[in-house]
Amino acid sequence: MATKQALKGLPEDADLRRADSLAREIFSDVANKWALLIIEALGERTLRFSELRNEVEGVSHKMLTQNLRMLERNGLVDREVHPTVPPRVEYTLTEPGRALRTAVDAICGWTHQHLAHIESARGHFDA
Amino acid sequence: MATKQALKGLPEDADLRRADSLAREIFSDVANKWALLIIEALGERTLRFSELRNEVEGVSHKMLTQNLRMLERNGLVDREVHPTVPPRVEYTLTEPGRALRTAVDAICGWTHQHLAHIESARGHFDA
DNA sequence: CAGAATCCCATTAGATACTG
DNA sequence: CAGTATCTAATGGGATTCTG
Repeated sequence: MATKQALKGLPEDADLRRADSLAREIFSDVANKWALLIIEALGERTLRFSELRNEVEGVSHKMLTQNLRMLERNGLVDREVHPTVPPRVEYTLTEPGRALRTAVDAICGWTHQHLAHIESARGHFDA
Repeated sequence: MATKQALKGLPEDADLRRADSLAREIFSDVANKWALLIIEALGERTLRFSELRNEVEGVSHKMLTQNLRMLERNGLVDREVHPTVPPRVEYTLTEPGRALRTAVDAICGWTHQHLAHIESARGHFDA
């Protein structure tokens, strides 16, 4: 421990930087359109892959799988496979996922609240 | 008004669909990494272009300009140009911008709160 | 039905150079 | 300093095909 200090600063500094870069990585994962829309669509419900595909308008098969894998990897959604035929796979938000969802809800709410303001701002800007 | 109803449904339906697609458009604009990081960086402060570039780690000159224009267009940031030489341009969140910022803060807070959980989820998933 | 893999085109974003 | 324009490399994302 003490050996590093002279050359590289306190160990805690390194830990903080590591935590920051991790936080940033997670933020980048999560702060994208499809991920947030999927989280919003799931809400408190459990949905199958095909149901999610219907709920999240405009998402492609590929983007849905990719983002679901990423969310699963980060522990935001739980993926339950029922080994039936045909297969049935269900997705549910985990506790951290639901916690994040409240923030996403806030963004959605914000969007609808400011529709008028934004529309007029656009009109003004585009002129 | 009444003429459309038979063929296209109630006018309110059309209005609702329009509002929804607008909301979706705004959401897509805003729900991206750089836009959210810029909003978070601005916070309550007023920052110059070059200061923002330093605050938002890793953002390129181009991405910063593009996103600032987009945020300005949507009325989330105010852009003030001081016609001096060299030029000085300052960016500030508008009221709607600040409102959205609280939601972004929530996401940032969430990220840091769940660092450990996510890191372990990743470890588990990657195995 | 869920999803992995491939192909391929469109968009994105970085680097660089130029302007007021 | 702030911003635009251009070029290019990389990535994203859709369509399609194939498997359990």
